[in-house]
Amino acid sequence: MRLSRYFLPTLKETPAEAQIASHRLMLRTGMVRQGAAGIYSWLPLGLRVLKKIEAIVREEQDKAGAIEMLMPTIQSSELWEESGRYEDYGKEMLRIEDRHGRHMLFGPTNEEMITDIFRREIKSYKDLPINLYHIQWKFRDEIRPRFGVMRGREFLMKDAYSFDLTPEDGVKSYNAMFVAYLRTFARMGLKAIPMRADTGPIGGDLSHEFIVLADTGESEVFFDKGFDKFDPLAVQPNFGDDLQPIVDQWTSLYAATEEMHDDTNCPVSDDSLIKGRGVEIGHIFFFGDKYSKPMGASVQNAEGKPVDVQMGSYGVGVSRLAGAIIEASHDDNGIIWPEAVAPFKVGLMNLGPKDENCTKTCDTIYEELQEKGVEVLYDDRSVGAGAKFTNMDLIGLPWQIALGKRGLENGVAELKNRVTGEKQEVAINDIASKLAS
RNA sequence: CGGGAAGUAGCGCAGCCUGGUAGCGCACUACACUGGGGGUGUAGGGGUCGCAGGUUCAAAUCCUGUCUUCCCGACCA
Repeated sequence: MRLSRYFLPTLKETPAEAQIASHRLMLRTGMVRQGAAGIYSWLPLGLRVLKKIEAIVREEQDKAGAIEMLMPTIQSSELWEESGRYEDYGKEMLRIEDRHGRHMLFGPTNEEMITDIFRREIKSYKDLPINLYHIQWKFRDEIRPRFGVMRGREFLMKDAYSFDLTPEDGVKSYNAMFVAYLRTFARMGLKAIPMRADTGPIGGDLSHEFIVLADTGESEVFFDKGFDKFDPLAVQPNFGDDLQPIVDQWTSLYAATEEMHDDTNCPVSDDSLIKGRGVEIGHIFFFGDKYSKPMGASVQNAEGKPVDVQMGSYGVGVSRLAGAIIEASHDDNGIIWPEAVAPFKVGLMNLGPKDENCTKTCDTIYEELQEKGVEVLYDDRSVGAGAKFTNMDLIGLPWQIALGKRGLENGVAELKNRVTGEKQEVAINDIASKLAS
């Protein structure tokens, strides 16, 4: 993408309403613009990141055996009256009336709808287990939206729903999501720690929140420093196997949010306890027949008897992750994107836009990178070199190529790593293939 | 919902107390210079001062109401 033809409205100054790093940087880099409190437009750069995050979530869900579908944003109130949550959900649910006076709502979650789909279509235990998910926009009319996309009212969420015949099988489905989540967040460069959680309005008795550490996190968290040694990506798990050992390993160490933590009763000694602030990026629940029973979602077992199915639900805050990743990875100059979610892998800067030779060489590098399938943002604008450097650091692409007359004379371009700040000279002819790997 | 703050050009702000020509920096447009860390100059364009009432000869400025946004708390992917 040529920057001169792109839509990337960056800001030199921080808008007054942005208080935390990720919000400031998302506005300054032109990733998002606010429409109303807690409601954002995703501009091209932000959308690219959102899609990258979404793709990783999707890949890991698919690997874990979940099946993607898509449910609507607008729902009828009928199902919610059936589950009893139409009243319970309170003002957080955005209620809408259509032209016929029918009560509709913008879905804050989809347990009711998926349960309805399930009960209509699935009648036999032979069709179990099944785990269905979608990635769809949700709306929760938060009392106080804040921190940009971290606590928006409209947000993109992946929510999966598992259905099993027995509680034991249900726990297996839960474990599969547990492991998939560990991998999902690790692939985005995040250190996420599963913590025992309150089940809140969703209900049930088995639940974990996945918390990523960030100074600006909303809640205080406490955990064993032993988590440092765990690496979710070390081994590729086989989702057909029993995953309980992996879950046991991750839940063997102490980890609690402030609501669950008790200083006087903490099993971990002070010197191995880490205190920090965290952002919740995923939450998984196993809640048995809480919805299947009132909504009549049952299958026939081998004896032909109806059995209420055992359900779990599993959420990832996709749009929130964009903010969380920035919180976890930035410096004074801007964002530092982990390569897996970077909007582009490489930023190419032409430092001599008036020089025909320099421009021609940059154009060639640009074309080579594209041919090799490397996502590149090419700053071909005729602005000063300083503006390009500063802008590129702000956007935070993992690799920067700078080529000006100076390098051109020696046949080299400068390659900078945004994470380490390390710069090296690379022969112009080699640079595209060096970045292609 | 309780407590606090703010709405003036795309962004950051001054002006308001003490009513009388709407301003500054950045951004934007044109031209020239410059070209390895948001460079320099010249000339420009852009604002019903959140909205609605009221007071007044006259309101960004005073009064009343209202909407919106942000921050702190109780709730949440």
